[in-house]
Amino acid sequence: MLSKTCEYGIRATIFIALQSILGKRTSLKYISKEIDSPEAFTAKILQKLVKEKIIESIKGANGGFEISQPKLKSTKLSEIVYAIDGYDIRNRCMLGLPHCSPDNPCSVHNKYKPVRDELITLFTDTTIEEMALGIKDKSAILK
Amino acid sequence: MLSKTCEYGIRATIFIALQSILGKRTSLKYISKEIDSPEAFTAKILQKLVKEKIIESIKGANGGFEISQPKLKSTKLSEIVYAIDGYDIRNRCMLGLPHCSPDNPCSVHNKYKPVRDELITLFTDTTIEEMALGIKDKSAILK
DNA sequence: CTAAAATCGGACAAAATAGTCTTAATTTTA
DNA sequence: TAAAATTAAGACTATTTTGTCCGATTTTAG
Repeated sequence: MLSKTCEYGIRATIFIALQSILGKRTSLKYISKEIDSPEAFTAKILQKLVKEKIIESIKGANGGFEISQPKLKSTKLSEIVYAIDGYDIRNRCMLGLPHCSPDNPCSVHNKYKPVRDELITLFTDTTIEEMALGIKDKSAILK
Repeated sequence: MLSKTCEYGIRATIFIALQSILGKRTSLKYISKEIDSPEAFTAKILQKLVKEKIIESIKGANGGFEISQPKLKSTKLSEIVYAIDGYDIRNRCMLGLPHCSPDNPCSVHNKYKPVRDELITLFTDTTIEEMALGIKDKSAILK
């Protein structure tokens, strides 16, 4: 479904969001410990999320990663997914057919499309803040 | 979502089913041409499906692959998916958390689980015959 | 000013997935 | 019975994904 890169990216973003809600800036080392991900690999993913302006980085001692309050509320899960895994998931055929579409459906298109659409709705409806608050109030886990 | 191996496997099975409905046995060469897949790789996948008793193979000249009439109706898409990609998809967490469950949910579990359950229902409800008939009546494509 | 604490960027390495090739085994047909 | 047509099996290769390493850069604190 999602690449591991994307999974780590979402988990890292949720954790940075949580810390930002708590008024803290957090470091790569702490992030990868708290989301149980390889540190060097996570660094690469965070670089990408910084370039895509989903998170912010501050260099130097006392540096780290954070997310501004407005962005916590406005950024959707979909933005992380698309930034890392691309937009392909929105149209991808379950059987891998390159030209599958409503006009030219594969054998499962009509059953699969509604499920896929719900998934896209999930992505575009879910905010980073919402996911982080689940961690904050301990109703959800992150590793 | 599904591995390429699995996509090829499903497409090959649909094509073999179509030919079986038409009363024909079909060869690897023809299958891979008709579903637009690499021949040698497809051979490997078909071997697996034979071992799993989803399709039947007949060796020698005039040999090939076929599916019996009863199996066309009784075999579900889920059996192909599980044979090739395994059962993991049924419980897999969207964020890749190994212990994510209803009791221990990740930040998106409650939104994702219903979608995942629909997908599983799609798999277990869809028969091979049903998929092949879409090709037969030209309401669906296979490559 | 300098040392320490961080991120950044590019090259490299390992593992998983996708795909090929060659030879053997089996069956049909001329 | 020999040749041709076909699948089976295993070793090999290629590509993609996942992950590491190291040196450069930036910033803070002492």
